Amino acid sequence: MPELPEVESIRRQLEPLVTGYYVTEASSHPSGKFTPAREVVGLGFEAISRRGKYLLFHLDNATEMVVHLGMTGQLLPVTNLSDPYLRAWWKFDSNLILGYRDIRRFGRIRIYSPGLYEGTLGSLGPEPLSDDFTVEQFYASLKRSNRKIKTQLLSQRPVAGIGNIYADEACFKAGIYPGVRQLTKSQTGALHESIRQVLALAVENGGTTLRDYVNAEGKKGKNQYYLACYGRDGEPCVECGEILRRVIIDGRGTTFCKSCQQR
DNA sequence: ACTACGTCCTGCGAGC
DNA sequence: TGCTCGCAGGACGTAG
Repeated sequence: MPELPEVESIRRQLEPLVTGYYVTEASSHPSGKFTPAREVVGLGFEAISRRGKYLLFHLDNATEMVVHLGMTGQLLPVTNLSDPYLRAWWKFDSNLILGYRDIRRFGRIRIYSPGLYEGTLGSLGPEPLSDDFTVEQFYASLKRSNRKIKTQLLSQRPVAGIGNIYADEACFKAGIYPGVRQLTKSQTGALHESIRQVLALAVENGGTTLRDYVNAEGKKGKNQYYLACYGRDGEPCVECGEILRRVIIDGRGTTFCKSCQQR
């Protein structure tokens, strides 16, 4: 599932391929989730930025095409336009065809006017790897809610870009049980630090590939070899040797060490 | 306003 | 071997 490190890896590879070029032709799956992809024909791509798990393609008419990859979304150059999972594609004047593949169709493509980030993009928490993400505001944000800490992380409100993999990794590294509802200041500091470390490492490793994720070159990430917790249920904890357990927290699979992550 | 839960999707793996 | 069934989960809609 593409989270911040995966989306950032794609952004870095895609930017030199499409910036400075304009779209000569585009197509999409009939679902309203993807039809906005067709609206950018004739427009130039000026830059690609990222906000949380969203990719923002800056267009030369001052709007932005915002792409969320959902669970199984992929953005990469394609040649086979009859690929059954190709949900949208854009042909550029360079002749490159950028494809959006998405097996489960959980992703979305929208056109936004900058400054008018209605809804989700506007209420997104700070970027975890920027200076905007401070322990003080993180503590204040978490304190405002009584939901389980993992559920809060997945909500994108206290901080942006975290999904199921890195939520489990960060909680493990901070020694915090993901089902706890309130954190002390010291626990918040530890979680703040672990979020940054876990995400920075994953970006460095080009993202985590457990199933569908590939970067814009169609290649897998390497961070799956560095996961300490997620997907390791039944295996021994790297810290204490305890067998990691998997439970369901608010409907999401959650792996943790019952010895290192106290309630 | 907050919280909890159902929904969308489809490939895959477990179980019979 | 071949089938059915439930699981995986990000964001959003709805209900309480």
